[in-house]
This record gives sequence, C-alpha cells and structure tokens, in this order.
Amino acid sequence: MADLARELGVSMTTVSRALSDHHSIGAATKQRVLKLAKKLNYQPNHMAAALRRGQSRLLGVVVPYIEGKFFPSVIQGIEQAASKAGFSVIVCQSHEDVQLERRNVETLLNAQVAGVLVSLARNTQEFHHFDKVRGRGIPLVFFDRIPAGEQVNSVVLDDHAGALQATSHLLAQGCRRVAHLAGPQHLNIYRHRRQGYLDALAAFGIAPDEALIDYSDMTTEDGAAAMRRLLALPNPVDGVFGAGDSAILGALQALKAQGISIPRDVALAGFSNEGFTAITEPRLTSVDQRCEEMGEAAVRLFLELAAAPHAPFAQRQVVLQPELFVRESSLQGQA
Amino acid sequence: MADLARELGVSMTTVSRALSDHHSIGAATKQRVLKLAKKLNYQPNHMAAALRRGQSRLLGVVVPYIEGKFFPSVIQGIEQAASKAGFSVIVCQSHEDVQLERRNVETLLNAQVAGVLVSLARNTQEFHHFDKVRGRGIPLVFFDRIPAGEQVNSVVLDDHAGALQATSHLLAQGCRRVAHLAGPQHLNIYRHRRQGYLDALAAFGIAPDEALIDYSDMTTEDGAAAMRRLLALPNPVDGVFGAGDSAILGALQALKAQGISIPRDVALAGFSNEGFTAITEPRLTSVDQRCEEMGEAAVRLFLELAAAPHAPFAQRQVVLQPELFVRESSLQGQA
DNA sequence: CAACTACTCACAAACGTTTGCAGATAGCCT
DNA sequence: AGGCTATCTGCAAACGTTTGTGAGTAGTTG
Repeated sequence: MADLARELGVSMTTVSRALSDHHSIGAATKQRVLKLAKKLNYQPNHMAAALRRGQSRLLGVVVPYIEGKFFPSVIQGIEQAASKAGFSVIVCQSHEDVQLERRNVETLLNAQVAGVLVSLARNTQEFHHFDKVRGRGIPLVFFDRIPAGEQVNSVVLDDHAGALQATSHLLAQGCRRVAHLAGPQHLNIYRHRRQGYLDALAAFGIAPDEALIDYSDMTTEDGAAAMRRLLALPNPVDGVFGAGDSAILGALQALKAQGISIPRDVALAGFSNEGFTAITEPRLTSVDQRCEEMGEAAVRLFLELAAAPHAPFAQRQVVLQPELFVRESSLQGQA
Repeated sequence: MADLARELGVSMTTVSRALSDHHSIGAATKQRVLKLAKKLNYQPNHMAAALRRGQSRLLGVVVPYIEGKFFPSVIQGIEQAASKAGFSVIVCQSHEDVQLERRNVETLLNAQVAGVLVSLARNTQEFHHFDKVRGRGIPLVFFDRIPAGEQVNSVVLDDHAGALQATSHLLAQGCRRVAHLAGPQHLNIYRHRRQGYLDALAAFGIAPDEALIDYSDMTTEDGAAAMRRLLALPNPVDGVFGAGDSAILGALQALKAQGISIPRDVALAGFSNEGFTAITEPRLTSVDQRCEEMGEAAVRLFLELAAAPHAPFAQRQVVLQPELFVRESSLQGQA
C-alpha cells in the first residue's frame, strides 16, 4: 500500500480510503488508485485490516458431521450466501461431542471470526461455551439443532409440520397402526417430529400407543432392530414414520428380510430426503428439509445481526417449511 | 497480554516468550505466566500474531464438492491431522468450475492461509492460478485430482492398482467380456483407472475392445445409458467395471429394469466404496479409496513443506494403496 | 468580504503480537 | 578481582491496515 501511495504522490490514508470507497475521496483519485492497484497487483492484507478493526471476514460454522446429505447441503447454502457477502467460511465438525464442540468454538474465536453458526452436537445439553461468543459481541446463530429452552437466534425447519404431513400421508393411504421411530428427545428436532406424529394421529382420531414409538439414536441398525421388535407385537403395524431416513432404511431391510411387502403390508416414510431414498427398492417417501435454504437463511440472519450494532435482546427465529416427497414406499395404490 | 504483564510485574516480552515456551525464560516465570493466563482466561489474538510473523494457522482446502462420501471423509482426515498440529481448516468448493476454483484460491490467499490443499475441478486444464501460491512461498499440495504433466507435491491413490484389482477380480470370477465405464480422460484418476482395467485384461490374455469402453461424466444417468448401450451389443457383456460408483449404480438399475440377473448374467464392480454400495440389491463390490488416510497424508506433506524453509525443487509424491471390498454384485458363487 | 458548507486529503495513533538487540544478574574460572 | 559464560528480562520497532482529527482549498451564501 505504501508503494501505491508513493507512486501516486498521495498518502496511505487516501489509498486506503479510495480502496474502501470512502465518501471523502474524489472520484478521480479513486479511479487512479484503483487502476494502479490493479496494475501493481496489490493484494490487501486482510489480517492487518482484521486486526485493526477487530473483525475478520471469516464466518465460523460448527456442525456435528458432514456426511450424508443434510449438512453438506446446508454448508453449501452457507458458502454461497457468505461468499456473496464477501465472507469466507470455516467449517468445524463436533463429531457429536460436546467436548469437541467446545474446542471448536474456541478455535473459531481465536480465528477472530465475525460470526458463528452452530448446529448442536447430540449430547450438548449445556450451553455456557457459547456465552463467550455473545460476550464478545459476535453474532451467534443456531440452525436445525438448537438449544432447548433458550432464547437464541435460530433457523429451523418446521419439523412438526413435516412429521404431521408425512404421518397424515400414511394415514390417508389407509394405514391404521402407524409406528414411529423417534430420536433422542432432548433434541428439538426429534421432539417436534414426534409431536407432529402424535398430532397427525389425533387428527385422524387414532389413540396414540407408546408401544408403537421406538426411541433410539436412529442409525440403520437401530431402525432394523426397532422394526423387528414392532413386527413381533401381537397387533401388526401397517405403517412406520421414521424421524430419520437411516432408521427407515434399517426398517426397510428388516421388513424385506422377513419377506414382508412394502408398501402393501407396511408403508414407510422417513425424514431428510437423503440421497439413498431414491435408490432403495421400493424408493422411500421422505420429508425434504430445505437444506440450502437453511444455510442461506442462517447467513442472512447473521448479516442482519452484524449490521444492527449490538442488537437488542429480541432474538430472531426463522422457520422453514418442509416438503414431503412421496415415493413408492408409501403408495398403497401400487403395492 | 498487557494485563498479564502488569499483574505479574514483568514486560510483555516476557509474557509473550513464556507463552510460546521460549528458551530464554525461566521455568518459574513460565509457570507463573501460564497460571495467570489461565486464571484471567487470556485469549491470544491470532490475527495479531499472524500479522506480525506473516503467517496464520489456517489451512486452505479446495475441493470440487462435498457431497457423497469421498471428499467429506478426506476433509475429515485433514481436519483431524490439522487440528492436531494446531491448524484450523477452511474449506472451499469449486463446484467443478475452474472459474470458481480461481476465486477460491484468491480468497484463501487473502485469508493469509499457511498452506493450500487442492483437488482439481473437472475442467481445470490450466494451472496458472496456483503460481501465486507458490510465488508467495506457501506450501501447495494436490490430492486425488492432480495437474497432468506438472511436477507437484501430491497425495494420490494408486488408482491403477485399484482398477487392476477390481477388474482382475471380475475376470477371476469367470467374466470374459468385461466392459469399462470410464470418466474424463484428462483427469489423472480416470486415466489410471482405465489403464488398470486394460492391464488386467492383458494379464488374463484378453484383447481389449474399445466398443466395451464407455466414456462419460460418470453420473448415475450416464451409467444407465451406457449399460443400455452395452446390452444392445451383439456380443453380450458379462461384467462391468465402473470408474465410479454412481455410474455403476446406474448400470445396476438399467440391468434390473431389463430383468437381467446380477451377478449371474452380469457382474459389477465400482470405485469409491460409496455409502450406498451397501444398500443396493445386490450390494456393490467397490474399491475403497482410503479417504481419511489421504487427508492425513496431505496435511503431513504440508507440514513437512512448511518445516523445510523454502524447499528444494524436488516435489514429493505420496501414493496410497486402495482396498477392494468384494460384495454380492460380483460373486459368481452365490448368483 | 466574511462566514459557511462541501469536498479533499494527510498526520499519526492505534490494533495485539513477535523479536533483535542490549542490559542486567548471577555463577564460575583463572 | 576481573573477565567470562549462562541465564534471564526489557525496550522498542516492526507487521499492514483503518480512522479520528484537523487543515487546506474552492464554491456558495448573507
């Protein structure tokens, strides 16, 4: 930058201001500076700028993991929106571990990120490690998996609506004994999906039966085990709504292993619209989560928070509407 | 840091040196500093440090995309190794677009990364955008998809060996007319896989037939189309080795659509060991790519380069050995 | 003509570290 | 005692920006 200033016979101040389009620099000067900057291939040192203003153009993201479809897609949305706003994204995985989540947050703070976007680890039940973030006045946005019982800025899917829709669909297809593969209930998403399931039953005038709800960590193996248990019940089930696609995949495999026809004997519907839902046989009905939109929304929210100088106490919430993708695993018509 | 110094009645110099374990600081002083630092919850400002020494603790990664299994797993490996060495990772996607890849590299340089790890976009055939990285003396490591005909630091899978192994396996199972679904040949990985296929044929004394090699972008749809074409040939194929799992999935679907038995009539083997290979029916034989190892190796290489002050011209190469996962899609025994 | 506005620019002090150099203390040898 | 080394510590100058303050010039107004 000093070179630029010397070459043009102006001060560094002017150069700096010209580059950042400050109002107090003449249009002519700006042009000259910009042109020379390009010519000399000037590369601004973001660190110095960040140091000076105490804020970088980095956006920190913490997710439980990046396999499957959901988180990569969300990150995709985040990156897109972020780069549009001139931010770079730095991604950390908590591997479903609070401990690591804490470390990740530290790392991000040390990297002087301008904002932090988080989707909680499965076993995070305590949220003090985020106080530091707020304490430094850094915008904090949760998405998908958000802290229970806390007022936070968040972007979530309307899990309740998705579950309601999926379950209603099964019931509309004629199912009468619909089971539910439920996830850990301390996570908002799984709690809401369960409630959606229950409310759908209620809407159809069917009494809920706790024996038909299976709680697990929702792995494929969990789903298969649950299905086997459900099949052993005296009163047969004729439909299963799973709070995750992996579990439903397990159920599918268990059913096929016993030669039970899908969807004729048992209809299936899952949640997440994972890639593999389109390659199982039959293909799986599932609730799509608007992944990219969620990422974009999270960034938008961050930008708003960053713009409002030390925002008020009011925390903002964004709720996205899911969409049910109906496939053969739940279509009674073509058993 | 000033607080620490004042509190302890020493200079900032001492504090800085104590924290970075400099040899000229007494053990007692170090202890005192460290203890107070913990007590006051001192958070070093990495930006300032980075600015001063012209180097951050950030590692930049550019990948084509982060869906599927391969890249997330590699990133996983990178993160693990990097965080062990005290580095944070910042991930960018090129979306298979040189243009974006170029921008990503710029972004990373502006973020003052300490190193750059790259897997090329599909259409990158020209590599000048990496000159800047080298120009600044920043370690540059390519992995998996590396520049053709350039001397670079790289970590790759032995794709040739993997393809050789997979094809040999098909031949050993009794296949005699084995087709190959090939990817874009300007990418090292696909070129090597094709060569491995050819060499396996040669080893079994089978003459290659260009009509049995299908070139495409390896999507599921491409694979299905290729399979349909192969089935229409006068002389039937009895095995297919695909340079990617998605394409083989397409082939699988096309075969089943025509009621052809797998592996009895046609055996299949793919590449990447994607997650879905275990849920198709029959499950798909595939070559595993040692994803995490690749990430770790890339970071190790980076660290070595960073340690060697302005390394010599010799570029280092790391080659990992793949592993064939045999599943039902290629086991003639249990047709 | 004086006073005011609008515009343009430069000085220099930050931001929070690291580090070359030099100063200080103590112990040891001759 | 003097000189040496070894060990420890502080001063102050960097690193490359941003920005508050103030000064200068021109144009406009009363």
